[in-house]
Amino acid sequence: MKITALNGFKDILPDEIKQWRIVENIATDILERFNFSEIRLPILEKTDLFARSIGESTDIVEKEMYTFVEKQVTMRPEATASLVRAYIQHGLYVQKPVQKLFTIGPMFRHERPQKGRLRQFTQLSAEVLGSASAKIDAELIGMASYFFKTLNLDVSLELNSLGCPDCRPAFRQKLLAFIEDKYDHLCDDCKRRSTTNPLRVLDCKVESCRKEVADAPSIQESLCDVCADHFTTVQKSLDQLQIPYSLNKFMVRGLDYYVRTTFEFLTSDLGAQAAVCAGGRYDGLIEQLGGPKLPGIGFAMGLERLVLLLQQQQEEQEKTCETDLFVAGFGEGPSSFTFELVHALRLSSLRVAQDVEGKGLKSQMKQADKIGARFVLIIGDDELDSGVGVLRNMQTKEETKVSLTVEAVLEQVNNSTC
RNA sequence: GUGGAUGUAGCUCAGUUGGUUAGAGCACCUGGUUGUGGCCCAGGAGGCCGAGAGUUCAAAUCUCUUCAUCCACCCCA
Repeated sequence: MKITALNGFKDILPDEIKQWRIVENIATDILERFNFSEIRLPILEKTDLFARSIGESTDIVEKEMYTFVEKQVTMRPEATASLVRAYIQHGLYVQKPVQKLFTIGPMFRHERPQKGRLRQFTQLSAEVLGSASAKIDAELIGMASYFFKTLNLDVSLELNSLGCPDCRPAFRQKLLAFIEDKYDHLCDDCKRRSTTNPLRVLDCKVESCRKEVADAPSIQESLCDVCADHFTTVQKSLDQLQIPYSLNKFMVRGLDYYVRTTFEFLTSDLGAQAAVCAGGRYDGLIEQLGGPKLPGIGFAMGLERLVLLLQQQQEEQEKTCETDLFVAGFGEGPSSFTFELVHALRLSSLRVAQDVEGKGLKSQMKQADKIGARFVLIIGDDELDSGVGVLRNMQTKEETKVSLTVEAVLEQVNNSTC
C-alpha cells in the first residue's frame, strides 16, 4: 500500500521549476514596475472572514472550504479576504491613501480535480485599495495584459460591469422577469440558478440556454449614471493604452463582493478551465469587513494554469547551464583532495558538482554531461602530484592546464560564459 | 456531489479466442576505451500486471467489489 499525495494535490518536480521561476520572476518584476508591494499572508484564517466576504451562499463557502469545524478556522480559498483583513488590521490606509499590494501563495478548495483545477493551487493576487478611479481599473488590467504579452501567451480579455447596489437590483428584477418567460426551456441547472443566483443563468454553457438568453436584457444598459460613467472611462482608458478587449454582457463573477468593473483573461487551450486571470472591483468589501469606507479592485491569476499554458504554447526552452564545473577526482588520493576543493570552490560562488560514489572517470564524464556542466576539472594521481589539473571545456572539448588552487580554477572558469 | 474513461517497468505504451519464464521504446547501470561525455555496439538491472475476492486445470486477459487517476458537468483561478 503505497502512500501517495492526496487527490487534487500535486508535487512540483524539479523539471517544472524552471517554468514556475519564469512566471514568478516576470510577475514580480512587472508588479514592482507598476509600484506594487508584496505582502505575505497566513494560510489559515477564521472561517467567518470568508463567509462574510465571499458570500454565505456561494459554492465556495457552502461546500468547498477546508474547515476545522471545532476550531472555526479555514484554509483560505482565495486571498482577497485575507489581504483586506490585513489592510484593516494594520491600518495601512493611514500610511498611504492608495495601497497597491500583491501576494503569491497556495489556496485550497475542495472541488473535484480536473485539468487546470486542483484542490491546492497557487494564486497571484494583485489588489489596489483606496482608489475609486476608473483609471486604476485600466491600469490594473493593463498590467495583467502586459504580463501575458511578456510571457508570450495567447489570451483574450473580456470586460463587463456588474453595476452597484443602487442599480443592480433593478436589473435583477428585469432579468428575473425575462427568465420567467423562458423558464420551461432552461436546463435543470439554470432552473435552480434562476432562484439562487439569476445572473448565473447568463453564462450557462448549455447551447439551448445560450440561445434562450441571447437577447436577455444587458446589464450594461441598466447601469446607473455613476456606474455607466465609470464603465465608459474604463473602456476609454483601455483604448488609450491600446489594450484590446471585448465586452461580454454575459460575464458574471462567482464571488458576492464584486461591483462595477469585472474582467477575465481567457484561453482556449485549457479545456473547461478557460480563465487564467479574473478580477473586479469590490468597493463595499473593506467596509463590510469592519474597515473604513474605501473602494478596492483586484485580480487573481491561477499560476498552475499559466505554467500549463507555458508548457503547451511555448517551444522547448534551450538547455541552460546550471552547473559551472564538475570536479572529477578518481583514485583515493585525488578523491580526498577534490572533496575539499569542491567545498572551497562552492564557497567562492561557483556552482560545482562532484561524484562521491567512487566511480571511474568515464562514468563521471557522463554525469557531467548529463547535468550540463560547462567544465570538467580532471584530477588523477598525476595531477595531484604535479599540482596541475586538466580543465576540459565540455562544449569545445578544449583542454587546458590549471593549477589546483581555488583562485586559478575560479579565474579560468569565470573567463568563459555559458 | 453527478457522469464517462483508464489503471501492465521510473516514463510512454504493446500483450491474440484465457495457455510455459509478461514485452518494446525512452531513461538507468556496466563494458567496448586498464584516464575522457554526447553517436554507435554488446550486456545488465528493473514488475504482487492498482488492491481484494470469485470463475477455471490455468487469469494481465472473464465476473464482482474497492481504490486511484484523468476528462467532463457543477463551480471557479
